[in-house]
Amino acid sequence: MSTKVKKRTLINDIASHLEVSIATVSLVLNGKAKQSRISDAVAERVLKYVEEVGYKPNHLAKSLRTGKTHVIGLVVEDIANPFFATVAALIERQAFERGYRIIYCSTNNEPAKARELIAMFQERHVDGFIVVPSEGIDKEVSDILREQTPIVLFDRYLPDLPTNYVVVDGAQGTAEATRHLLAQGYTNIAFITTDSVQTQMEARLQGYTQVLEEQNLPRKVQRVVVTKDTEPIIAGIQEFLQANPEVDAILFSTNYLSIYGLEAISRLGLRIPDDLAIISYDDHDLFRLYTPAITVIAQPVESIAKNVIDILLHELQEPGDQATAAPQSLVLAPSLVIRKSSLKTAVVIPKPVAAVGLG
Amino acid sequence: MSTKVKKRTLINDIASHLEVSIATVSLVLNGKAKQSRISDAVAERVLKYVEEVGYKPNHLAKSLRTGKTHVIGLVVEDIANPFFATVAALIERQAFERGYRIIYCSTNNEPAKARELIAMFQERHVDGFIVVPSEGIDKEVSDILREQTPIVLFDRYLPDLPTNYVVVDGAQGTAEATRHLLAQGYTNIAFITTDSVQTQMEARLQGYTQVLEEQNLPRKVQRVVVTKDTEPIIAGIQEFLQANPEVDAILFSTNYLSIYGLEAISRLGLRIPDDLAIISYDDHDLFRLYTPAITVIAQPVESIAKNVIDILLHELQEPGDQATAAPQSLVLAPSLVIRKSSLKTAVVIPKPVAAVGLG
DNA sequence: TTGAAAGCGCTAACAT
DNA sequence: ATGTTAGCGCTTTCAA
Repeated sequence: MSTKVKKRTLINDIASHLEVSIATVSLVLNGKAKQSRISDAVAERVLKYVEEVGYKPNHLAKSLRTGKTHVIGLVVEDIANPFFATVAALIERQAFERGYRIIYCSTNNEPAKARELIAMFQERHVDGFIVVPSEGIDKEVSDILREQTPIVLFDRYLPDLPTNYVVVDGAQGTAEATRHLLAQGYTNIAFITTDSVQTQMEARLQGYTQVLEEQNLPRKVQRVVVTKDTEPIIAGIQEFLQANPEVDAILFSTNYLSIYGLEAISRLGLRIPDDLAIISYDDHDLFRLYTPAITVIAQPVESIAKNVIDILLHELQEPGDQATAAPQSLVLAPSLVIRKSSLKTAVVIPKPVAAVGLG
Repeated sequence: MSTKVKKRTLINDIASHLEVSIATVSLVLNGKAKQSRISDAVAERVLKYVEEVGYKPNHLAKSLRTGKTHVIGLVVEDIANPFFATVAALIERQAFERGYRIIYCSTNNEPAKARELIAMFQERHVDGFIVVPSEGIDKEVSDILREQTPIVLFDRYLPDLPTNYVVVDGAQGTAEATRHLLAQGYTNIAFITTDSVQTQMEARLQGYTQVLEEQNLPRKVQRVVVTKDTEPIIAGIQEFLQANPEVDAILFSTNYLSIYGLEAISRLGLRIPDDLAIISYDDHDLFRLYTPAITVIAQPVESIAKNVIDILLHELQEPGDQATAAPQSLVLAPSLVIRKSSLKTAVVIPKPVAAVGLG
């Protein structure tokens, strides 16, 4: 009666067509032919026929049986943020090559969302986690740890939990940026950051603070409350600038704050770097192309991705008990990419030969 | 001997603790208590205990049994492209609210990658597909259609296949942009596009061509080969500009081309809009914040996302045979957001009161 | 009203 | 060397 359209081939079909048992087929397909001493002839016949009919095992059944899904859950703060998008893409590619799939989701730094996503990933039985932890999810992470599911954090870590993590030395980055500004002759350097007190933000703040303390120079830290509505953020930065006219340079602690900052600066009609020098944490298309181009503290995205996935896959493939092994923690170095927004004397770049006369 | 740490609660545990059958528990949990005439008292006891122990059914087992995963596969061109990232995020949110999860992947417009991803999603038994089709995947899409798995395309469609799709009227967008440039007094308008001949690109080209034809004005279309290496793209645009000094305005067919274009223009030291007016397809942080701000043809991202997910969920929940129903196709209107990059006479925007004297 | 039991498609221990 | 079979955890029909 019903018009059955799908008729996937099953392992059963293969076995009966070939007149062997399904165990033989399964063994061959899982590369265990040799160790089960299945004859090469049979193995080859199986492989050939499987290829011929395009048989694909049902992953659901396989996973249900083995308890392994070969899926990794990736929880980032915001996949639309180019930093996270880049790292995610790199991680995905490497995982794919090694037979793992990634499913990713953004928390928007909301602990509730983060908890929900972790729960969802657990329900989906991911084999491992890669997490950019938002505040207040210590409990969920420690649950994962207790269940001995492999996990690697990146960008920041949870100081109270013995997890693997890969982070960047934010303090070193901001310290270097601050020294660069001082060397350029800026003396009133402000630091604009978020209201987060997570490790990566505190480190970035600390690098700035320490250098200025050493020089006995004034610090000026502005913490901006990050809301969904961007207008108050921009307005807040504008107000800060107006209230502190002596400030001659600003270090932004993260890429999106810099973007809001550029908007605020543009609205106030201030010129970069003449009125105000700018350095941002994180690189971005916008910063490269902005006029003037923005100096940034760039994070080593390839290295972050590579190390994260290496650590995770190692645990995934390691039969040993993870709980007993010491967690791995890695601190990578950022690099300062100097562009025009932080140079006191504008550098004159020679025009290309024969500038075209358009218009 | 072994230290078993995980001990998930199973439906069995619930049933035996409550001294009811597992069928009863299952029925209650799936909201079929009423229709199976299970007593309210029992139903309530089940729900209460389930809540208490935090029982979560094993999705793998459930899916294996029901054949439904409640997962939708989303295949986009490039998740790092703000246009796709935004639409994906909106789709994800709406799907989530309705009990579906999204797994997404980027094809980078490589047919092989697209095929691989579709295969992977099929292996994972997604309930439905949302796809931004790259060229050459007609076969895969028609396979999906034949298996009667619901699918919705967006951004572009495959003219030969009767699928649901949601696209934007690119021709209308570029026509309006072209007219705007003409109204501003630009007469030598070039169109820079990719080497793609897919529907969305051809439509954008056509809007431009038609308006200029009507006015008997010269067309100048430059097709840029998009490669992974960005340098040749930028250089190509530079060469085009140098070879065509009479061009006084450019329409870019997509956001990333505009970004390369801005780089080329900046290298040549040309001024926008005095030497060259610029309009981009797609909005972007960069375009809003660039000096001067870039006029864009903006796509209605919210509407795209909403319609895509509505059509898909409708099919997912509709018991009827999809193959017989006519596919839905939707063409939405873009909007021209006029900024300074396309205005012949620079508009003077009054500075905010009391511009601060910094530095 | 509720319970027993038959699978969903696969793997792997145990037979042969 | 290969076949038999007992589950993985759940849903759902059918019987009681």
